[in-house]
Amino acid sequence: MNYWLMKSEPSVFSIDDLANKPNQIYCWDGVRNYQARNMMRDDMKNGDLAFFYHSNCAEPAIVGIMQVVKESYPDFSAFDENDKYFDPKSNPNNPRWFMVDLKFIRKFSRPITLKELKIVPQLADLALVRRGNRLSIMPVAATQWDFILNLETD
DNA sequence: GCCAACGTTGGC
DNA sequence: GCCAACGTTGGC
Repeated sequence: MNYWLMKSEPSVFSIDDLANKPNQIYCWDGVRNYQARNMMRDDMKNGDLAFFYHSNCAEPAIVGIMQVVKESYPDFSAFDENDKYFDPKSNPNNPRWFMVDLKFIRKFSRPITLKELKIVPQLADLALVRRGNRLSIMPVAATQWDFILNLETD
């Protein structure tokens, strides 16, 4: 089992959008970064858990948990020229971009803020708090995962 | 293959 | 809105 962190701008898609339709399956389309793509395509497995992170907003924070329910397949939003994620260099015969499907697991009782994550020494190696990190998908070590979960009830 | 210009991300 | 830190593009 692997653990992940996935960013979303809450003004576009938030944890409440997830929580309001708890049984819906979501395809994580629109990833257009090779490192993030490679992790989704090669390493994300059914049953893996992912933190849902609010980025580019007033209070950047981890706000809940999702689970991978379908492993990688071509991101068809890249094929549709009317889609905002259209990429003419990707096509069904040779797809460049991939996505996974996810479902809602739970919303945290409180946001675990970036500010809070930055000050704990145990998370110094978490990619999220490393300088200049802009990856929209990143791995989380099991020890980091457990530590962050414990922060929720501190 | 180098690298300047440009575009994007995302915290603040 | 600012800007640092990237990633991408394209001329050479």
